[in-house]
Parts: sequence; C-alpha cells; structure tokens
Amino acid sequence: MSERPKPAKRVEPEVLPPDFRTVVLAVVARIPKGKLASYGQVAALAGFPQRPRQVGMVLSGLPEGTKLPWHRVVNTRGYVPSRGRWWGAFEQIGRLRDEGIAVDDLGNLDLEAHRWSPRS
DNA sequence: CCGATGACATTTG
DNA sequence: TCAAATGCCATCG
Repeated sequence: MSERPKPAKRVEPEVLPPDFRTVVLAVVARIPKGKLASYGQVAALAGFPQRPRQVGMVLSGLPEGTKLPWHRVVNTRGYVPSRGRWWGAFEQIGRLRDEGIAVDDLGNLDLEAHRWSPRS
C-alpha cells in the first residue's frame, strides 16, 4: 500500500475572500422563488465553474440574519446539505416546501424538476 | 511550505 | 443503481 484517501473531520470556516463570497451571495440572491440551484450551478454563475466546494464554505459562513435564499442551493444529488445536522436542514426543508417544492423528510427533492434556468 | 479537511462534482467499477 | 475513487481549490495547523 502506498496511498489511500482520508476520512473527514471538522473545520471552522472564518471568512472567504470578499470577492468570491460577495459574488456567490449575489448569485444566490438571484435565485427566483420555487427554483433550485446546485453548488456547481451557483459556482459557475459566480464565474468559478470549478469551485462548488468553496461555495459551500461561503454558505456555511453565512450570518444568521442572512436574507439570502441559501436554502435554495442544493447539491446535484438533490438533497439539502446539513452534513450531520439535518435538524437544521429540517427547517430548510420546511422553507423549500413553502416555496412550492416537494421535499422529503430526508431532504430529498427534485432538483431537475425545479432547476433554476440562469440567464444573462 | 506541506499535509489534511471540506454545505461538492464527476467518472468508473 | 449504488459505492468507491479522483479532481479541484481554498483554508487551517
């Protein structure tokens, strides 16, 4: 054996580059109600098609008073992030349902069914 | 500077 | 279809 992947741990994100963060937040704010956008989608619109993870980092560092519909941002799998704290996602799920999106208790939803169509 | 981790995505078996 | 591996970039110790 020589090489092998590694498990996960925990990280406390501080504040990403204002530029990247601002752009991402701007894109998320552009997401219309009842529509869903994936991290890669937002990242691409932000100008970084190859940085879906950093988008998640930005969203993870969002303030509580955030007015951005970050709950409309999901992964390509079609499930709300939460990554270990689905209880938090649970509230997000309720909001998505309020937007008119069908979401399971597990956080599974139809991304393709509500794919946000970005337009210049 | 190097190693490890991450609200992900994509490809291969 | 699902599981595992790989890739990409940024941040942290």
